[in-house]
Amino acid sequence: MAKATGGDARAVPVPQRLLDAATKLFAERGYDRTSVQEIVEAAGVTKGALYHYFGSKDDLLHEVYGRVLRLQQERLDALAGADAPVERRLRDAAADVVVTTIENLDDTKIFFRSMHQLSPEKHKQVRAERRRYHERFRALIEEGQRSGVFSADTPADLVVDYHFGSVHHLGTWYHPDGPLTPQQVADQLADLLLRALRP
Amino acid sequence: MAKATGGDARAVPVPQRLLDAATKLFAERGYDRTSVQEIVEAAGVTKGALYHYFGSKDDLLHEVYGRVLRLQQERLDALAGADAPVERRLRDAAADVVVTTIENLDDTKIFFRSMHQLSPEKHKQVRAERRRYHERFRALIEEGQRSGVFSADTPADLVVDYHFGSVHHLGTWYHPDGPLTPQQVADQLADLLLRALRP
Amino acid sequence: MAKATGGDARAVPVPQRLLDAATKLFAERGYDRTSVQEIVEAAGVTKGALYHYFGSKDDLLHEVYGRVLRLQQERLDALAGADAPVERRLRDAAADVVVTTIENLDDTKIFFRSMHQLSPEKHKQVRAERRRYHERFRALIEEGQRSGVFSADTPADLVVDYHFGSVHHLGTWYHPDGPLTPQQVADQLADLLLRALRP
Amino acid sequence: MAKATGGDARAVPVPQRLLDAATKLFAERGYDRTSVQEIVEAAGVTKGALYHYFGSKDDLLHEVYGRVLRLQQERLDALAGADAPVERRLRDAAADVVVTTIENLDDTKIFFRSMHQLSPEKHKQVRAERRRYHERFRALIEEGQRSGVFSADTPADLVVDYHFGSVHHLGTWYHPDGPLTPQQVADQLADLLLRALRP
DNA sequence: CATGAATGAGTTTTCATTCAT
DNA sequence: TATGAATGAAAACTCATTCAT
Repeated sequence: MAKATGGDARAVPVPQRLLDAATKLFAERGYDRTSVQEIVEAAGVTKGALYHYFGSKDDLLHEVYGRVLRLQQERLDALAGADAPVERRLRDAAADVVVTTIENLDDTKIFFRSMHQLSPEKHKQVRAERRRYHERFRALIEEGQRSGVFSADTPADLVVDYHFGSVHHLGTWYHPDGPLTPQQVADQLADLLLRALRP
Repeated sequence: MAKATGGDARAVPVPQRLLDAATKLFAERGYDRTSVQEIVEAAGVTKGALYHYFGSKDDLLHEVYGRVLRLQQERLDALAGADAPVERRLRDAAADVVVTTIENLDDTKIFFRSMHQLSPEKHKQVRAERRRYHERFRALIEEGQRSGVFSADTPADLVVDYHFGSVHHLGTWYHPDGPLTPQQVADQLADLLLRALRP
Repeated sequence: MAKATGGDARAVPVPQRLLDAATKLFAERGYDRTSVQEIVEAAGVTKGALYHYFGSKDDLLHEVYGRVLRLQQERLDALAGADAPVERRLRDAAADVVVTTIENLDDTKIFFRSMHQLSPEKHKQVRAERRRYHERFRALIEEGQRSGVFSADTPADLVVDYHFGSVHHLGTWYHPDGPLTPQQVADQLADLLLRALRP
Repeated sequence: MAKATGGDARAVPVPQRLLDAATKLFAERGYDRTSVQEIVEAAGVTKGALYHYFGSKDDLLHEVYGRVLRLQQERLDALAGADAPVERRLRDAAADVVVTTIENLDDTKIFFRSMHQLSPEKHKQVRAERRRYHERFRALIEEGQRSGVFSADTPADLVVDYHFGSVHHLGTWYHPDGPLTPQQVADQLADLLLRALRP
C-alpha cells in the first residue's frame, strides 16, 4: 500500500530490484560504505527479503560481477571469433570493451574498485574468470604478432595490461555529459592501441 | 621495555612508524577494511598516540597521498623542464612515472583505490593536485603535437588518460618477483606510448 | 530465557523500558554522566536495540522532554481556560505545576539540568514549546493586572520567572519523604505568589 | 614568543588565567563538555601547567565554587548583621544576592548546573557551605516572623527556597543587553519577596 | 515469502591524567 | 616551573546477520 510508482515499477522482480539498487549504491559510495539497510531501502523491501534471495552482502557484489563478466566475455568471444583479419578483430574488440564499459560504468567502477573486497574464495573465482578474458584478448595480439601485422617489440601480456589499464581508468574520468560519446572514446582508444602495435 | 629497546626498530619516530604501518595495511586490505586498532598494533603504539599526531584516520590517508603526490610532481617538473627534444622528455617522464609507481607500489595502490574514500574536502584537494600533474604531462604532448613530432589524431587529454590508465593498473598485476624489472616495464610502456604517438 | 520470563517485568515493551531506565539515570547522574551502556544494561537490552528505536542518546533525552512538556501544557491549558475568576485560575495553575513537577520529579530534574545539552536544533524546539507555556501563564497574570485584582508593580514576565524559578528549584530540595506532601508545597508556593500579587 | 596581547595580559598569573578560562568555558558549554585541552588553550598554557597548579579538572570547578560562595557569604553576613530593621536587612540581602548573581552570572550558572558533577566529597563540602548561607538567610525571615513584621503563614524554609529558586533561575533568562539593569531586576524581585511576606 | 526486532562484535574518536625531560 | 608525548579506558554509534512469527 505504498510506492505504487507507475504500475510496472512493482513488476520488476525483487531480486532484480535489489541488484539494481546495490549496483547504484556500490558505485556511488563503494561496497564498504554501503549498508545493507540502505540497499533494502533503495529497493523498497526489507532486510528479510534480501536475505531470502541472497546469502550475504558479499553475494550481491558477486552477482554484479557475474553480470558484467558474462557480458564482456560473450562479446569478446563473438568478436574475436569473427571471420575478419586480425587487425580488424582486435580493433573491434578493443573498441567494444570501451563502449560496453562506459555503458555499464556503474558495474565496472564497482568491478575495479571493490574486487579485492570480496571474500577470498569469491575473489579467486572472479580473478580466474577475468584471466580467461585477458587470455582471449592476448591471443588476438599474439596472433597478429606471429603473422607480422603487429609489432612484436612488446610482450603481448603487457600490451593487454596497457589497454585494460585505460579501460579500468574510464570510471575515473568519463562523464556521460562530457564532449565525447562512448563510441568516440572507443575509436580513439582503439586507434591508440593499433598505432602502438604498428610494426 | 623502556626507550632503548632494539636500538634500531624503536629509533624510528612514532609518526613515521604509524605512517608506515598504515601504508602497508591500507595497500593490503584497503582503507575501509583497515581498523585504527590494527594500525596502532602494527606500529606498536596506542590509539592515543595516533590521535596525538594525526587528527583522524582520514588524515593518515591524506598524508600517504601527500608523499606520493609531492614525489611524482617533483620528478615530472624536473624531467619535463629538461633541455632535450620533446620526444625525449615525454619518454623520460612516461617511463619515470612507471618506475616511481612501482617503487612505491603500496602508496600508489592506495592512491588509486582509496582516493574516493577521503573526506570530500580532502578529496577535492587531492584531485586538484592530481590535475596539476595531469596538465603538466598533457602540455608535453601538446607541445609535440604542435611541432609535428607527435600525431595529433588523438586529443592530448585522452592520450594522458590512456597512459595513466596503464600506470594506475600496475598495482593490479605487477609483482616484484615477476620476470620484468621496474625499468623494463617502464621502457616497454613508454615505447608503447611513443609508438602510439608516431605521426 | 525466552520471551515469557517473569510475566510482568518483561511485559513492558522495550522502548518504554529504555525510556524509563534513561529517565532514572539521567535524573540521578545527569545526561553526560550517563553512558548508553548503562542505560541498556538497566533496561536489560543491548545497544543495538536502543538504536533500533531511538536515533541517538539525544533522542532519548528529547523524548523525556516531550512527555513532561505535553503533560504540563495540557494541564495549564485546561486550568487557564476554566470558567472561574482569574485569581482562582492563576492559583490553580500555580499550584498544579508544583504538584505535577513533584510527581514527575525525575523528568523535571532532567528538564532543567540537561536542556542545554540537547543538540542545538532540538534545544531550540524545546525552548519554543517552553516559551508557549510561559506565555500562557503570563497571559493569566496580565489579565489580572489589567482587571486590577493583581498589582501591576512588577512586569508579568518577571513574575512568571519568579514563580518558575521556585518550580525549577524543587528538584534541588524536595524529597518525597520530607514533612510536606506535594499538595502542601503547592499550596504554600501558590499562596506566596498570590500574596506577592496583592494590589 | 606569542600572544603578547597588550603587555599586561601576560601579567595575569597563570593560575588566575586558568581559572578565568575554565569559568568561561564551563558556563558556556558545561563542565562535562569542556575538555582540559580547551581550557589550557584558552588560557594560553599547556596541560603540564594546569596540573602543576591544580590537582584535577574537578579542583578547577571547586575553585570556581569557592570564589562565588565566599563572595556571597561575606556579603550576606555584612548585610544581615547591619544595624537596621529586619525588613530593611532582608530586602537588602534579597536584592544583593540578585545583583551579585547577575554580576557573576558565569560563576553562578556553573554553580547551579554543575554542582552535582563534583566528586561526592567536594559536593558534600559545597552543600555544607551552601546550607550555611541558606540558614543565615532563613534566620532573617524567622526573625521578622517572630516580631510580626512578616507573615508566618509560610514556613521560613519554603520562603528561602522560593526566593533562591528565582535567583537560580536568573542564568536561564537574564541577558545583560536586555531591558533591565541588574539593580532593577534586584529591586523587583526583592519587592515580590517582601510583598509576599506582608502579614 | 517476507517481516523487523534484536544481537554482539565491531567501529572511530575523546580525554583526564602521567611522567621523563 | 613547565613541556608535550603517550597512555588506557571509555565513549557513542554502526552494521551484517539471525530468527520467531
